[in-house]
Amino acid sequence: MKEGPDIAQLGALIGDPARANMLTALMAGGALTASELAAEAGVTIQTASSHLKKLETADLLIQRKQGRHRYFALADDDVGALLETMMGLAARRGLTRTRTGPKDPALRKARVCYNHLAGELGVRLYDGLLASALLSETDGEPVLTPTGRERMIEFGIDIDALETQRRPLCRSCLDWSARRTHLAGSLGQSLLSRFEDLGWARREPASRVVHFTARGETDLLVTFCGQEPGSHTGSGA
Amino acid sequence: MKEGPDIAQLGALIGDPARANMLTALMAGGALTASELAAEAGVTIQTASSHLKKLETADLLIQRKQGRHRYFALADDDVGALLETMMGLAARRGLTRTRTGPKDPALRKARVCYNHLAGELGVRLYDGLLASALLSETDGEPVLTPTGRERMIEFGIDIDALETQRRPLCRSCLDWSARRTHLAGSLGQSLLSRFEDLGWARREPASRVVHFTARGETDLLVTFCGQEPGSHTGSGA
DNA sequence: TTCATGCTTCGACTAGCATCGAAGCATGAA
DNA sequence: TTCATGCTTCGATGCTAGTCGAAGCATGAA
Repeated sequence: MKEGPDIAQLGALIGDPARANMLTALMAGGALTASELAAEAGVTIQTASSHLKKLETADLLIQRKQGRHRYFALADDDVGALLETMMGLAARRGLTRTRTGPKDPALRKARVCYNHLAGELGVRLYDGLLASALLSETDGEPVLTPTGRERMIEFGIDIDALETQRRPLCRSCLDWSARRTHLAGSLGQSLLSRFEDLGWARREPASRVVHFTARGETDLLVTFCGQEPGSHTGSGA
Repeated sequence: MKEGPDIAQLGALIGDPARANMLTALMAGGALTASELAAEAGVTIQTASSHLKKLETADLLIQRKQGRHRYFALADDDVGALLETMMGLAARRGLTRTRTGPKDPALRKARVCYNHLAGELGVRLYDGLLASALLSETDGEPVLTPTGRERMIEFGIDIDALETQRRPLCRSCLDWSARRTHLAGSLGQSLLSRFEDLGWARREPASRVVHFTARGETDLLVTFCGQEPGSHTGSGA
């Protein structure tokens, strides 16, 4: 017997690691280009194109052409709901043993997601902002608190300028680890730029890796995550 | 990148046609043996054993040993819920094009499911019993009506004896087509036996095919499905 | 036009996995 | 014990599908 009932097709579509990575990357709700999804999935752009075609044919994704980019997004909430159901069930079982995300340690530590900081440091930053009440979550969406607003301005972020944009200031973005979030939105983007301007971090060309200097990492943790200065990195702040 | 997030494993498990067939067969809620599941999936028993091991390792199925049989069932309601979600989504998309179930026409027409009649004739019988109000559905479970009870006794079924058993008299069983049901339970079993005793049908050895004679098929449809005698089969009843 | 970018299509390669035959193991019956 | 049944494990085969290189196509910029 070769052909099976419809759930087999659906399962097979989600069952490929590359496609599953793309789908989880899109669970944040935003639309991503084919290139970005390829990077998220860790495959070349040709391979990604093939996968995206299949997902679109099955009506799991929709495509929106914009200039020379093609943005992909989940077709509707049903797809997102199914993915959440599957993630919940998989998490409740022992199925979380295989390492998720990039195998490259540098990629796991800090990388660019779209235009903002992701990876372990991205998650720690987000958690730190929450813990120090610079950010609060209402209805699962991150909101900058008045204190947070002041601190961001002190840090050199032009919040007023960002708020005039149509883009949301804060947005949460589901990380590779798939159960942790990091900060996206225009604030997320500006923070990463600011880290680079301050010399804390440097983006590796033609890659998604973000290299933090030892000093930069310490400063980041001290500034936003309430860590005491003079920790293991040695070069005290 | 070879390993993906957990939903990929889950999807891949459900994504194989043989495994998907087994899971849908178990959605009726009952427990089936490895051999029965192999027949449902249309694979040999060795292949089925391999699949069952994987499903059990992933905690999608549980195994209960009983004598020299091993009964398999869905691990819990979460698994069933996920399968239903997937079936719903798959049905809403165009994903229902591939033929479900056995490719063998004889198997599609009439076969043994566990111990009762399945296939097209099984579904027609169930629909006919409902249409002639011999059976009614309350909360999705079939119940024999008083009229139905009389007719079954007339037909030669010892309803009183069946009712003393612990087994339920009527149960619905999800068919291959996965969106139609047929009659299981002790009544379903007794009806199949009675069909054989009357010479209407004959079970093919070492197979799940049930051969109905032309006369037997007509009699079945006339008796329970309200069909007029003297239809296309020629040998009028 | 010419060039650059973003994506798709084609073709070939390869890895993984489903599949089944044969043998092995366990349970129950005689 | 011996035999039969139900299922698992091992080994080998074959096929599907994911993958990437290279070329083709479309859009936008200069």
